[in-house]
Amino acid sequence: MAKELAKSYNPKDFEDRIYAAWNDNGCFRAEVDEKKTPYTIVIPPPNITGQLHMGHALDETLQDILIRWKRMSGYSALWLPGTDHAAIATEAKIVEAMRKEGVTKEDLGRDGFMERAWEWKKQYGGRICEQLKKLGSSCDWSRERFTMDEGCSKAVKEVFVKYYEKGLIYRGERIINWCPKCKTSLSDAEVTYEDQAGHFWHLRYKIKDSDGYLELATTRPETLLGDTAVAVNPNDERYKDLVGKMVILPLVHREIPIVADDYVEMDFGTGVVKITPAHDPNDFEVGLRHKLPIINVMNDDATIVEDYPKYAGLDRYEARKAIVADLEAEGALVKIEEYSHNVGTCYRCGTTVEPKVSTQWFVKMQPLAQPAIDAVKNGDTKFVPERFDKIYFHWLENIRDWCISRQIWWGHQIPAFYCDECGEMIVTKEDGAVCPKCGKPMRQDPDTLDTWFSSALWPFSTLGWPEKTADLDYFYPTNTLVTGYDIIFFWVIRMMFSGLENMGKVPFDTVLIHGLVRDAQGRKMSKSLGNGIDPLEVIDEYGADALRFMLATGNSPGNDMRYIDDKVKAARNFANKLWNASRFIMMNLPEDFEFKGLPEKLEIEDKWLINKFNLLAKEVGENLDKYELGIASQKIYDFIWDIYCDWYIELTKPRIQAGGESKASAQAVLVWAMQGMLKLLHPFMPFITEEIWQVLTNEKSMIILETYPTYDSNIDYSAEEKSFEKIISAIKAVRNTRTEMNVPPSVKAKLIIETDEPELYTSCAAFFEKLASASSVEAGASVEHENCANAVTDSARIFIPMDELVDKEKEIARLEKEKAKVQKDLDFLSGKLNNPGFVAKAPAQLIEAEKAKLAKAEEKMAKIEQSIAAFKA
RNA sequence: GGGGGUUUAGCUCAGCUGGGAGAGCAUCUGCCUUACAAGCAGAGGGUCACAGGUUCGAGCCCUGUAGUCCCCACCA
Repeated sequence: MAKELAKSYNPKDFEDRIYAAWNDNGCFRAEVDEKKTPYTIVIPPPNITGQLHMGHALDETLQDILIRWKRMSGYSALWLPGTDHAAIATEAKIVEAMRKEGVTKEDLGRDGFMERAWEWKKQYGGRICEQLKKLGSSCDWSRERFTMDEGCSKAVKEVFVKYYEKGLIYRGERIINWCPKCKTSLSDAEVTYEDQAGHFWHLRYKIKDSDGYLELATTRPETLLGDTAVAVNPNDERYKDLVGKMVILPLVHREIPIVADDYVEMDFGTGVVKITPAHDPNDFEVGLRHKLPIINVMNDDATIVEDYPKYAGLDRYEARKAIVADLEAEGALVKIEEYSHNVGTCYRCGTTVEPKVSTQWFVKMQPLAQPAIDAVKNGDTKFVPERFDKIYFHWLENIRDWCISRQIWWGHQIPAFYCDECGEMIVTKEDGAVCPKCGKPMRQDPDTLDTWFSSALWPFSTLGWPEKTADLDYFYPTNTLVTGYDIIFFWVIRMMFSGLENMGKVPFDTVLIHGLVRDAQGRKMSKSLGNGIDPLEVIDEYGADALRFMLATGNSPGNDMRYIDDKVKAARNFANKLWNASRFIMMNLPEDFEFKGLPEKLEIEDKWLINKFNLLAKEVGENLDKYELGIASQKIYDFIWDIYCDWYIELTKPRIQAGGESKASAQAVLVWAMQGMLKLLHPFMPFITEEIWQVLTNEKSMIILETYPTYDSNIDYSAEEKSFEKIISAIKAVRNTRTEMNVPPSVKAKLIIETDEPELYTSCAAFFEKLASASSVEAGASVEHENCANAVTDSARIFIPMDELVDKEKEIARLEKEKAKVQKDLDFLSGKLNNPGFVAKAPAQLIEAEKAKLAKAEEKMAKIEQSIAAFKA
């Protein structure tokens, strides 16, 4: 029993059913198939915060469009699926789950915890996969991998050990960014700087063995406890004699040296800087150069250490207040200025980071960065749009070593082992290492790896690396990475150098960068503002197709876009239009209709449509090749709505009413074009196109498995297309004239057409009757016309007998207006063609086109003048 | 302090390697024409931020200016 299309478009009625059908029939499967070209997209599903947001929806939509298009074009197309890449975000969920179950990390122990956490993670990951399915994601979920799974853990260890053995990973004491709330180190990329209002405290330190003071300014007076020097510029005449002397640190009354260092800028502040190597990255560097001691004054939670009993346990900001008060009491505070400065904050929790000296693991970036730079310079990998390569180069050229150890307890544990007996340290892939020196069991480093360390391996770890798998061989290097510009540093760059280092090849050839989805006011969608829009709610209201179409249309790569409800509504209306057009062609089809290709005998309007469709397929293919998804979708939209619905369907109505052979051929062309349009549109609007396809083809096939239309060089009806355009402009001209005369469509009128091609016009009489309210059509090389309104095109004068409705003066005025317009054209075109520079230098093709335009304008002008003269006579 | 984006119709934005400015929404007019009022047919509306330059020709390329947004950067 064949299905029928519901009377009204309601995506909820079929989206779930269709998704299930695709899934059950294995339509998403990508296999190693030597007969096909692989096409691989790298983009993991979003993190596991449990909530799909608009940014994910955009990622997913663009990538799914590409996948579906390639798959329909005969590629073996794979989306590397999986879940992870934001372990930290997961952490919150895990903590929540632990609380619910009343377990603590200590109850479970690390291993037990990891096992449990993994379960939770899969659970939350699974939830987001369900959400993605609502969007029509054609991911082969059966291949889904978690970066925490065995295979990926193996890859992580493999890489870590390899890097360590090559000297690319080292462990050392450095100053790193520390989040006192997350209690973990952060990489440079994880720190966001923001301008904060603060103060500038001017302090004076007494110079030893002198009555003098040295005045300096600081934004962080509490770090004074850890000062181990005061620095001035070596060229600063004011302080030249003081270098080498000592000053007395207020409050703690420690003697610290005055050192000279280029880092200090003479004209900023007083030209004197207090040096706190333990709590400022620059001061740390200065400290290294001058071999200054490092005095840590803060605990992991940014409270003051016990060494300073008066402030011990106070939070850094509390301590600041207390210390400022004490400085004032001691007379060391000179003045306080308002000051706004850049403060580093944790990109996850927003807490101000605290620079901290500690032992961490680092990846040496210099040797890894160069091949990654070269790969983009060579064009092995290219950014779309291109401008993002500048950002990429800049980052890589100024890269610093990557701090990869994290003190959170969730993630891949660092495969380094310590012997508590003899102090030996080894790095190994094996679990449960035994000390090679003293044979005692070793303790694994409790730190975990930066989540981006494992994510960086995604393009090959998900394909089975380090094993030599058929998948890896076939699908790597992958083709396209789709992602937002906000994670170029986090992820793209790290995949690049990791791929080059471990696989010897770039991980992907193209990086398609998109912008952010902002709210209607152009603000970033964020939880704190509460302006986020839930894609699932949008899908619920308008359907997944509408959301996808909106996300793909009307925005260009790399640029931000706004989420505007009206835009989704417009996309939904488009879907509705397509739905109704399908209903129209199907309601007229005979029960036993079977599409057997285009009919032998084609009418001129059929050829017009077929030619236009052929060109559309060509252009869409070209646009998709260039990742111009928005332009491609716009062209399909225009064709379906304007060409197919507003013109072609209307043109077929007389034939359908007439019945017989003409009806049958019209229906065949209608179905042919509809099938083509559905296929072209399918990547953008997968659900509705599949639903209509199923009904149209009596469920004989699935559109997802059809072949994407391309340009057919055997079709060339450009002559017929051109001819028929004349009819269209004539219809438009008549409509225009009638509207200007306020003639309602119900009032029919005869059309008398003066033209060189009377047969063309008379053969199209039915169209004038249907679309231009004509009662009858008469055409000839010269015709009788009395009391007629005039409609003029470049190939015809059309007279509409209106008797008393025709006002001679008004007709003349209207024609004069038209004449002025054409005159402008004539001036422009002849001006151009009379310009010797243009004729000499412009391409011949263009000159011919301009000449043709001029000829048409001249034709039209002559006809208008004739009409005006007739009225004036 | 560097770098980049952006500035086009009332609003939100397209505009492919330079060849007479486009869409959606909004506005105005007329239509329930048997697929669709989530629609149909018409209409109005733009010195393409500003100033120079290159070119036969510039929204598009070059230089500068201004507004706006973002990224990067160790000025205490």
